[in-house]
Order: sequence, then C-alpha cells, then structure tokens
Amino acid sequence: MFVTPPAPAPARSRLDPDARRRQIIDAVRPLYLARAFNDVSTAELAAAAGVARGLINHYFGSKRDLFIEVMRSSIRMPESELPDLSHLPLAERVRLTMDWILQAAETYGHAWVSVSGAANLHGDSDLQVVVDEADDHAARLTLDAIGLPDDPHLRARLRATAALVKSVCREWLQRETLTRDEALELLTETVLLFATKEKTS
Amino acid sequence: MFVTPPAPAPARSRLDPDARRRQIIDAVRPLYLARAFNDVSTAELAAAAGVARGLINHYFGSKRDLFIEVMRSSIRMPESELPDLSHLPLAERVRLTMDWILQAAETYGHAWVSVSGAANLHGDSDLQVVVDEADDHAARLTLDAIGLPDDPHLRARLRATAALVKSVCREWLQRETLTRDEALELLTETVLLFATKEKTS
DNA sequence: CGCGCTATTGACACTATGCCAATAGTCTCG
DNA sequence: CGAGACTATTGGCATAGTGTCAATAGCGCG
Repeated sequence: MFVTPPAPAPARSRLDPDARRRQIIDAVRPLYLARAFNDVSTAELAAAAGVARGLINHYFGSKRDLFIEVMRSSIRMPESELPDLSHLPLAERVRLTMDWILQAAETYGHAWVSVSGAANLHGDSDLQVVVDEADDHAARLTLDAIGLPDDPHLRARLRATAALVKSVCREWLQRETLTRDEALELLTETVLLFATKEKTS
Repeated sequence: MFVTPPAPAPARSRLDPDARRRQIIDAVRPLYLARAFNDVSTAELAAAAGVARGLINHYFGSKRDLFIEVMRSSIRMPESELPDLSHLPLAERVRLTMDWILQAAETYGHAWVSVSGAANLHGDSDLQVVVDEADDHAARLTLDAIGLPDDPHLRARLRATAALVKSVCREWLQRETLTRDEALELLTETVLLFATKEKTS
C-alpha cells in the first residue's frame, strides 16, 4: 500500500523550459482526446503532468491556450511517406493518395480526421485558426502528393475538400454507413474534380 | 433619468414554462452567436433574458444545456420553399437546389453554414449530436428537393456532403477565395456524384 | 563550496456555477 | 369577490475552478 509511487517521471525536477512545455503537452494529450475541454480541470491536467497547477498558467497563460497547443500538435496530418507517383496518370495518383489518407485514418486512428471545422461554432474561436491551419497543411500535402502546383487558388479548393474527407471518414469508420471502397471511390472522384481547375467554361 | 425602463418585456412577469423557455433561448441567441461559450457567463445570459440567474438552471439544468438548445434551434436549415422541380432533368434539379442553399447562406447569413462538425473535437461532445442532427436534416431536405428517394444509404452519402457545403461556403463568403459561380459549380458536380448511387462498378 | 539565476511551487483572491428554500404571481373554487 | 393553493421566479449560499504572485528550491558557475 505504500509501494513507491509508479510515476514515470521520478519526481519533480527542474527541466529546461522547452522540454517542460513538450512534456506537459504530451502528458495532457490523452486527457483532451478522451474528454471535453470543460470536463477536464486544470488540477487534473497538472496532476497528469506531475507539476503544480500554477505551472500550467506560467507556461501557457491559460487553460484554453494549453488546449489549443495540444490540438495544434494533435491534428496535424503526418508528413507523407508516399512513394513517387509521378509516372502514373493523374487519376491514379489521386486514388493512391486518397487511399493513403484512408489508411492513415484507419490505423493512426482519429487524430486529424476526428477534428473537423468548429467554424464559427461559437464566436470566431481561436481553435478555428488551428483547425484551418491543419486543413491548409493537409491541402498542401495532398497537392504535393498528387504532383500538382501549389497556387493559392488550387489550395483553397483542396482545403474545402478536407472537410469532406473527414466527414466521409466519419460515416465510414464511426457510423459504418459507407464501405471503405465506396469512401475511396467518392473521395477520389471529388478530389479529382476539385483539383482539376477548369479555365472559365 | 428615471424614465420608464424601455425593456421590451415590461418587467418580470410569470410566464408559461414553454413560453419562458423560448423567450430565454431567443434572448440569449445573439450572445452565443457572437461570443464563445466560455466567454459568456450565466449572469450575462440571465441579464439578457431579464430573469434571475437561477431560472436558467431551473429550466435548462446547466449552462451548457442551454447552449446546446440554442445551437439546436440556430443551425437547423430552414425548410425548403423551392418551387416544384420535378419536371427538370436531375442535373438541373441539383443545380437549382445548390443555388438555393448558397442563396440562403448569403442572405440568412451564417446560421447553418457557420457551424460545421465539431466532431470528436473534444470528447464525443453532446454538441456533436446536435450538429449531426442538423446535417441529417439538411441531407433529407436536399434529397427531397432533388426528388430522390430517402433511403438510409443515400442519406448517409448526402450527409457527408453537408460538411463540404459548409466548407465551400466558408471559402467563398469568409475567405473570398472562391467565386459564387465556382462554388455553385463544384457543389453541383459533387452532390450529383454523391447522389448518383452506382450499383457496384 | 557558496552564490545567483530561474524553474517551480503553494496559497490567495476572484469569478462562476449550480442548488435550494423562501417569495410572490395567477388561477380556481367556495 | 376573497381566500387558498399551485408553481413560476427569485436571491443568497456553498463549492469548485481559474489565474496571479511572492516565496521556495534545484542546478550551474565561479
């Protein structure tokens, strides 16, 4: 009953500020992925990180700012490790890229896919900025994988499809109302449509 | 200085519970459309509705429950007043329906469009349920307007496009990275794609 | 080995939320 | 027409949570 507390962090040590920031974010992440923002108290967060409550405010300003930081580092789509597709026809490149995304959603779990636009959900949330960042990042990655130039307009179009990708993944993985093949098919067609920039009709 | 208080509601009167509920929701809505959930205190909400703070908890249980209720009644896509399109070809029906949605987004403002899937944004939010409801409702409305049967599978596909619609509207209205024509074109094509249920390739 | 720098802490003040018993409208019935 | 009852509404209480700040203590350097 009085065994040594099995804390992974030995005790409270003095860390380099950067390291501490990262450590807190990492320690806190699972809490926020599992429960809602308001349902987790600063006390819990601090406990999970093994630090005093005050330290969280010291490093992040407010509880919300920490939350934002956690999200930022959680929802970023992982860098592509796609093989070179440049020799394939466009349609095939898109299909393989979409397939890769579905794969990632399936294995890595819910990370990027599970957080879609909270838009002006309530006020112009600072969180919206983070989600937008992530979508923009995903759009850039996609364009790169497909092998299309990265001009602002095309990026805007691809960014719009990010929401669709997440939405389709939710129907597929969570609600199970779509099959994987169907999801792949739909996304491929749509992204192809959005990526093909027609010059005035 | 001691003129009669210009309150629209004369003073504190005893209202029918249902009426009171509605009145509070309506009085509070603008606050939540303008600012974030955490940035509005119960005190403010009560003040805006002209009631005692306690009454909010009495009727809605918690501040969050009121918030949910406000959202539910705000993001529901208005019932269609579309003329009969049944004599037109499918593609044309879809186009006109999308046009009507864009119209609504432009004039009625941000209501439905501005609130997209907060997904598992933080935990499986109760708010997610409401957003899903709204998307499902929109999907049903769309299917009806287009004149397609309302089977579960088709509805799932249409529901997925709801996220895209919002996303595209954001790019068009807020970021102004897409033109209205472009948005219309893209959405029409995509919804057409999703609505056309191919039987195995 | 002692000193200083600064990461870290713990306590304090304040706000906000939810609860509950007391209050006061409104309606009904004698 | 007045008294009583029912219940919508209030105001104050208890509690929890957040952010601030001066005090503390780890760690490197001379």
